[in-house]
Amino acid sequence: MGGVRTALYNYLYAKQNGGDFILRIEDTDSHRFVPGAEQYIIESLRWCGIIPDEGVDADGKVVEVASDKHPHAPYRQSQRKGIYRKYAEELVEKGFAYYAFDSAEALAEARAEAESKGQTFIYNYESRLQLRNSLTLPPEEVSRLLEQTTDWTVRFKMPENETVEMDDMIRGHICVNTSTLDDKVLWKRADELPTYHLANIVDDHLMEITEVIRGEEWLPSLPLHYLLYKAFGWERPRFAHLSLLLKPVGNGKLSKRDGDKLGFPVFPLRWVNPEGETSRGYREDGYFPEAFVNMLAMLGWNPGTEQEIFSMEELVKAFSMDKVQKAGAKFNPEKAKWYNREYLRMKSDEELTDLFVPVLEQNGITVTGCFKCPVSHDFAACSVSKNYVKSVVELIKERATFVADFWDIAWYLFKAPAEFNEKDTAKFWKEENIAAARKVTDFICNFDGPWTKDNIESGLEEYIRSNEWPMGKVMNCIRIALTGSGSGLGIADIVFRIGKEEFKKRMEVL
RNA sequence: GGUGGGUUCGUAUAACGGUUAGUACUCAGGAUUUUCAUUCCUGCAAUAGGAGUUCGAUUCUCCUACCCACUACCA
Repeated sequence: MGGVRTALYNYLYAKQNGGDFILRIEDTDSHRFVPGAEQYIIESLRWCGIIPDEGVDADGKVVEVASDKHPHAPYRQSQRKGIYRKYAEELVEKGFAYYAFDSAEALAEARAEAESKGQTFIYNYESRLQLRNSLTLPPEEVSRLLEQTTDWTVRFKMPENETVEMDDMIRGHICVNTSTLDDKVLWKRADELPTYHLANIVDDHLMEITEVIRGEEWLPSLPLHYLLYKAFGWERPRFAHLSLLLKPVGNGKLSKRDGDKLGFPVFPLRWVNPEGETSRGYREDGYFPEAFVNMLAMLGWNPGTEQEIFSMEELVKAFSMDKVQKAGAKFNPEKAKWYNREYLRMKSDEELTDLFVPVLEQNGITVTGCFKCPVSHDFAACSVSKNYVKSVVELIKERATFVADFWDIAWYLFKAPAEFNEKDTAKFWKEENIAAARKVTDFICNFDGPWTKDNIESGLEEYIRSNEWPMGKVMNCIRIALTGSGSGLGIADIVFRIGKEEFKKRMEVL
């Protein structure tokens, strides 16, 4: 969710300013490769309607949606492997970086030692002169190690006691003293891959990125990125650091576990990790992508007006970086549902009908015909016409949050109840009510006016009142016979749809 | 521990330094209804604490508290 929101804000900003939204895959950590993850990201963005102008397609090809060309390909950093080394070396030559030969074990040891003394080991201006690197080793030793060993790295030489003045589009002016920062690894000889910091700066420069909108977790490395742009002598993009999405209860950022625990998805699409663990997705839970995107947009941003429902086009127009909230936003699953309800109501009955048909079929109901065919049903054969489904959808769409709710709300408009709620029958199936209900059955079966819901409703009411029967009790007595339960849709709505014959049949239980 | 960021009803948020601090979700109550739901109405509920600047501070400054992130040859 957090990743989608970040992508969304990038997309909105780019589109609003006539820019291109570029999808670059930052896969420089060979140890953390997750099969399927890249494709998952692309599919998720596509489902949300966040379509890159340039980037990697699901099958690994370059996408050319809006751009005629793809001047920045390839878009996967693992495929750009060859280009980073010379930039790392350029920094060494200019004196902004150096070669470090410390083994992972030696560094781990140094860390453990510092920790045992209650301190923190930090590779910086103080410690670097006690470590094995091109600043401390004789030049011939350095060239020998460079050629004959493969576990060295290039580290940035973080200056001592300098103030880096930075600007963030959301947070304004920020300054940091470089003495508190460390000598970050920029490039690793072992796999000949850069780390995030180098790859990001080099690629953003090469790809002509003008705005970097990313998560707050990157704010602490912003000074390093500023310094890198300066070292290369490149114009830097503008930066915006988005606050994190927080879990609904308690403190801390939203994590996969929260969704499992509290019963809502944290992934846009269902995700099955390589260990076979499944995380539910908004798509599979029945959310509309427009609702999901709208909800996400409003988490940490507001339009400055009271409008809450926005299409993607409206978001592109209304979005503005200075309305983005600085503080982290706690995610509220209830509001997500509210958004889906709103979008469900905005959908046409035809569209909802088409979405409902598969659900009906899963429940053993056959749907026949088209929207031009007449309304019909054959309950014995578990078959109904499409327009019958539509008339049900019209009736119940206001009561549902998801299309899947339709079945729970109105299943008895497709088949007769097989069980009757015990509590409700005990309460309403009393002799006097049943006697009245039987009379009502006769009344309906002999009903000869035009068969409309309104006629049935008023006829029914008039008939019951004129006999001075208790309206609620008689109605519920009938409702249980029709639906199996004492609560649900209006009797006239049900009777109108299922028809005289089915009505009579269901009333036989009384 | 260090560095950086943050703090308005339970949640998301609004408020040129001047408002009875608004709205939405949730929740509670009521109206409508043949039940349930919908709809409508009403209500509950907040400027973290303390100094300072100012005629006046949610808004500006400082301190404290709390929360978050970072502190990897991860992104």
